[in-house]
Amino acid sequence: MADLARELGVSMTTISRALSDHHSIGPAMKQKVLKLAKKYNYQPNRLASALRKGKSQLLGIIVPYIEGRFFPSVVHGIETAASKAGYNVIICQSNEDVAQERRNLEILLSAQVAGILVSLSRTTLDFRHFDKVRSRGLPLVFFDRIVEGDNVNAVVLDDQEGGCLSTRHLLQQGCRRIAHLAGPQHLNIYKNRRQGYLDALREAGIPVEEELMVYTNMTQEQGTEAMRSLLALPSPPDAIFAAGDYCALGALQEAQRQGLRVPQDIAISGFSNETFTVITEPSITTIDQRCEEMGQAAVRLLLELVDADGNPFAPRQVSLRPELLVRRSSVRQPDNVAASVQGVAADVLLPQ
Amino acid sequence: MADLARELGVSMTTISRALSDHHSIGPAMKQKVLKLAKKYNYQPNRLASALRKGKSQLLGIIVPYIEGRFFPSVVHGIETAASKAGYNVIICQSNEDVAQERRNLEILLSAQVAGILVSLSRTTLDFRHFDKVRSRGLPLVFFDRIVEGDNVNAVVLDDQEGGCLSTRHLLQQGCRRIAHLAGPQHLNIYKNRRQGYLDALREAGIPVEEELMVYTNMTQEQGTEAMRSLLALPSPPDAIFAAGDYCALGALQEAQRQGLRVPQDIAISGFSNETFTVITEPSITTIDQRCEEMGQAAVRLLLELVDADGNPFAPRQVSLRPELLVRRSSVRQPDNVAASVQGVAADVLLPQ
DNA sequence: TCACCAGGCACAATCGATTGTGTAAAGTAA
DNA sequence: TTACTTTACACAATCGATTGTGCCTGGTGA
Repeated sequence: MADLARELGVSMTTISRALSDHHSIGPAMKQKVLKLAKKYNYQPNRLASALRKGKSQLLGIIVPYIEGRFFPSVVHGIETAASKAGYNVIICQSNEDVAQERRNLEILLSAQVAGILVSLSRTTLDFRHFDKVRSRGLPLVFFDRIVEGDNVNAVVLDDQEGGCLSTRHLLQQGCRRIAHLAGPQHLNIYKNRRQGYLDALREAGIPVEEELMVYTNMTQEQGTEAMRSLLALPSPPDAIFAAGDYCALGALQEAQRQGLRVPQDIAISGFSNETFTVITEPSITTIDQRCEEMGQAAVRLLLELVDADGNPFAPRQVSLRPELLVRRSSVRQPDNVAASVQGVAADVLLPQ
Repeated sequence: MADLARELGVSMTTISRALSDHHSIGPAMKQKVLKLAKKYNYQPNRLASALRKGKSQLLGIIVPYIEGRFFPSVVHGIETAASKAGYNVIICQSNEDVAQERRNLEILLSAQVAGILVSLSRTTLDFRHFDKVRSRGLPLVFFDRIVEGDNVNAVVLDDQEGGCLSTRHLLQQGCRRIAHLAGPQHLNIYKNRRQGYLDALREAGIPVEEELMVYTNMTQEQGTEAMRSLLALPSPPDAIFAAGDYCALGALQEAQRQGLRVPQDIAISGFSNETFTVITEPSITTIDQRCEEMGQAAVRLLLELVDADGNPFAPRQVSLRPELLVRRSSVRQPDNVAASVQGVAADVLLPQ
């Protein structure tokens, strides 16, 4: 900047203001500065700028890890949205460890990020380390694994709706004895998926049968076992709604091992849209978690907070509508498919 | 810092030096400063520090995208290694677009990162934008998709070795007519995998038969087609080495459709260790690309450059040894498996 | 003609940490 | 005792950009 100022015979003030389009600089001067800046390929030092302004163009992300299908996709969405808005992201992994999560938080604070996006580690039970962020007035948005309550900003998938969509779809396919492979009920996502299942059954006037709900840890093996026990029932189910794709896969394989045709003899649907669900035979109907949209929504919310700048509005919880992906493992009545796939576009903005 | 200085009645110089363990500060004073810093939970402003020192604790990453299996795993490895060394990473996606790659590079430069890790976009044919990085004396390391030549720092997988390992394994299983589903030969990775295949055959004294090499674009569909044409040969192969897992999957499915038993009638191996290779029936033998190790190796190399600080050594190319993962799709002689899985541990450091 | 206003620009302080140089006090050797 | 090191700390400049305040000039209205 000093070079530009010298060459044009003006002060650095003028250069700075010309580049940031300040009103007190004449249009002629602005042009000259811009042209010279281009000629010298001037790159502002973001550090200096951020130091002075007290705010960088960086967003911090803390995720448990960057692997599997979910988190990378969310991060992809975040980076894309952030970059579009002129921000860059600095990424941290907590490795499911609170202590690491705390350390990451400190690091992001000392890096003077403009805002922080967090998906909690599994071992995070105490949330006080986030108070430090709030007290600094730094925007904070949780996604997927969030702090419960309505005094935080958060973006989640509507798992209950997902469970409901899935179950409704199976009902529309003519299934009446729909089993549910449930996950650990202390985890919200699985509790909500099960609730959606129950909602859909009630809606259809079908009584819930306890023997059709099997609790698993969502692994492929447990899916296999669960299927085995279900098929051994006096009156086995004609459909399975699994709260996870791996579990659904195990169930599918076991059904086929026992000589059942899927979906004719038993329909199957999963949850999460894992990559492999499109390559199995038959492909598995599942629920897409809209990972990228989640990332984008989180950034959008965060940047609103950033722009509000010290005058934060009431915390918001955004709930994304899941998308039902109908594949061959569940289609028994092709004509009814269209009806199942309605209304998957708009996001819901819950009140408060 | 000013607060600490005031409270202790010393200058900020002393505080700064005490915290960075400078020799000109007495041990007594250091203790006092450290204690007070802890008490007030002092967090240094990394921006200010970086501005003054001209170097931040940030590493920049540019990848084509953060999805699929490969890049997220590498990023995972990078973040882990960087964080262990006290660095944080700021991540950018080029979306396979040179222009975006160039923009990302500028951003990282203006963010004053300590070094940059790059995996090239597919559309990058001109590498001049990287000269700017070099001319600033900023450490630069390529990984996976690299600039060819021995005047750059790079970390790659030894694809040729991978092809060789795979083919050798099939030979050890007693296969003699091994077909190869090759990828686009203008891409180095596929060219090298094919070369490894040829090497292993030559090594075993088995003549190469052109009709056993099928060129595909590595999709599942083309794997299926390729298998169909191979099985229609007068003398069909007894094994398939596919240069990619999706392609191998297509081949596997077609073989099974035609009533062949895998691996008894035909053995199959793939490449990349995609997630689905463990859940197919049978599971698919493949080559692991050591994504995390690649990230770690890249960081290690980059940090060496950073520490060398202006006295860069001769550029280095690190070549990672691929790992053969023997699964059921290829095991015909269980006794021979052990022999196939040897020597997968050490990385190779090529000269120069 | 005089006062007032707005436009256009420069001065200098500032963000928070780092570092070369300067300078006392204390310790050592001759 | 004198001279010379060490040790321990302070001063002040510095990194590069931003910004409140102030000054000057040309223009407008009375």
